[in-house]
Amino acid sequence: MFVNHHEVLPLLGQVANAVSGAINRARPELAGSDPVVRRSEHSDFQSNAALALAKRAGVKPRDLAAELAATFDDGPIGSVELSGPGFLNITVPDKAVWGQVSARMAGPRLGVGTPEEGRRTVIDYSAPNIAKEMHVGHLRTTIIGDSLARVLGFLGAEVIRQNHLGDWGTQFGMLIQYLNEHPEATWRRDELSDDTSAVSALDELYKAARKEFDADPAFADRSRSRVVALQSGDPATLARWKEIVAESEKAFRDIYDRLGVLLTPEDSVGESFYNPMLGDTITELVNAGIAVDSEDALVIFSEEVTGPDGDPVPLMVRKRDGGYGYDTTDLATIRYRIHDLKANRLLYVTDSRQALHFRLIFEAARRAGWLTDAIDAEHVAYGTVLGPDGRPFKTRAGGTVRLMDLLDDAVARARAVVAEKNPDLDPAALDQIAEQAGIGAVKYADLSTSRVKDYAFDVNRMVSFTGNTGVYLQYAHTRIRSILRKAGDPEVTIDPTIPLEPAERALALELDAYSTTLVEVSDALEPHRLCGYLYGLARDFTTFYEACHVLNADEPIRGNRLALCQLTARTLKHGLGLLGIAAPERM
RNA sequence: GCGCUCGUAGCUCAACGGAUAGAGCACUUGACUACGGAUCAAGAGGUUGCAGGUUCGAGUCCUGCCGAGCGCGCCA
Repeated sequence: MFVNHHEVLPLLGQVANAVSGAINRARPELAGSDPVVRRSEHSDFQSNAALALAKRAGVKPRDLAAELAATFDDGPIGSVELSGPGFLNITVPDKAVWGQVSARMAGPRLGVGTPEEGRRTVIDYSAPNIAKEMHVGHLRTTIIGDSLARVLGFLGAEVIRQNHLGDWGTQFGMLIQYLNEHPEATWRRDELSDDTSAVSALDELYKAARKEFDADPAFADRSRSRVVALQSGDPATLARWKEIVAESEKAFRDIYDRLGVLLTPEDSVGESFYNPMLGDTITELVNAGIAVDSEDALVIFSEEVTGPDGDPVPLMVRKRDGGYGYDTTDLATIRYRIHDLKANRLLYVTDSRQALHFRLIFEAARRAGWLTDAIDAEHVAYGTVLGPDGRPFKTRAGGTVRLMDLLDDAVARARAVVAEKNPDLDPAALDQIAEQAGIGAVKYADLSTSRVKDYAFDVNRMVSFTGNTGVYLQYAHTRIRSILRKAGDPEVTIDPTIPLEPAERALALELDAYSTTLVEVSDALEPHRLCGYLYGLARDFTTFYEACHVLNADEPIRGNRLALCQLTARTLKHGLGLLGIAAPERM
């Protein structure tokens, strides 16, 4: 049954309830079966329930369909037609369609409810490394994770964002030692020019340190001692490390601000945060007999997965040298998120190559009794960003693509495209729009393909005004806004007695499906479904726009059409917002 | 060796197990003095990698092949 948490129940849900009611009355023994209601090309909706249930009912599908059709009570259903082997083609009355439109217009939430209410969801995403430049590899996790945080949050989930910074490790010993020995090095943001970031400077210094480490055994020794000092909490070393973390976070924030993601400093919970918990975590795993000694290290052997030699694949809980790696941290992390954060859903938005790692972590957490059936843990995996050659995206020189450079490039292309389209824009407005369009283009391109697949980064296609692009949707929004402005942005009221033109009906039904789409996104954790929906909505609007003139129409038709314009504009803007993309008034 | 993911129009991508597999780009032919040319209408383009199976029904689920990418102890 479609009950629950919908502020405005979509027609699809109302029809589903009606079909369920018919099933209950006609065949009580089949009560509770899926009514199998879908949008349809042949009518407003179709139910395939008769096909699915005929065998259990012991009758021919067509006969069962006829039986159901005769059993509908008064509801949202206007007419029912039997078609093909047993499809029910269901049409809803115009009045009901208008009713949905005005109900959705009435509230700020577009009639979308909060089905995720009561669910506490931890989303782990972005996770750049301290003292390292953010690069193309951080693009997808940051964008996808942020969109999911927005969608789930809007649907009522209590979202806890976790930016699992790479802020710990032996490399910091080397870097700190080098900085101590080279006080003349500039790397703090205040000391740098605007086009250089702290992480960029630190990245260079780290390379220099690495070089010295390899060349000078004395420096290597001092670096190792510095690691020990850091890990044992030596105040001066710790202070320097904290400074590096803080400066790096400034650089990350510059990127986050530009990308328009929700992450804040409070969301930063890096690897170092779990250091004090590693001991207890390990003790618990050892006492439970899950973590065992192997070749002087402490490991957890998988009971499900084997490696190249046919032996079980291990998680490395404690290295032979007594150190801890990311396996240990991730075990402490999942334990913390379950026990302390009390999450009932855990999402890890990382590269699909880490699939095995998370499988092992989840398995271990289950064996340890932390991860129960009441908790949903999911690796939200995504594919690689490819260059034009079909290989992982690199600079022409073969280096890593800095995220800032990639964004600069996209904004520059967007600026050219927008300037050509609208030469009258003043420079300040052009700057702002180019930024919104360029960033939006990158984000939309990333979000609009199914996330498990690799995709090719093609700036020219991203910033195109045609096709399934962010720019197209932003433009669609501005065009509708233009109509509404011209009408004086009136308060509109709908006259539900006016019959719907086919293009109006198609548009209105699509608008009504917004909440259904969002629920799909939150279930499948696939933002590209929202992209596909918005694109379809924009196309439905185009068809409507061609077929039904708005401003020249007579009242009350004009008012009804303005209402469709208004709800379309709001839905587009809202949907883009959930993708983290701006919807400017003009372009 | 084992495992995971992917394979759909020339290209980039869609399609909760549902009717004739859809869009965009590119291509062909037409149309338009309206709300910002966001063009619009028609056409062409497919054995959904191959072969079996489950099902009333399979691009979708299962099995086996083929091809591509990735992963499998002390890096995250």
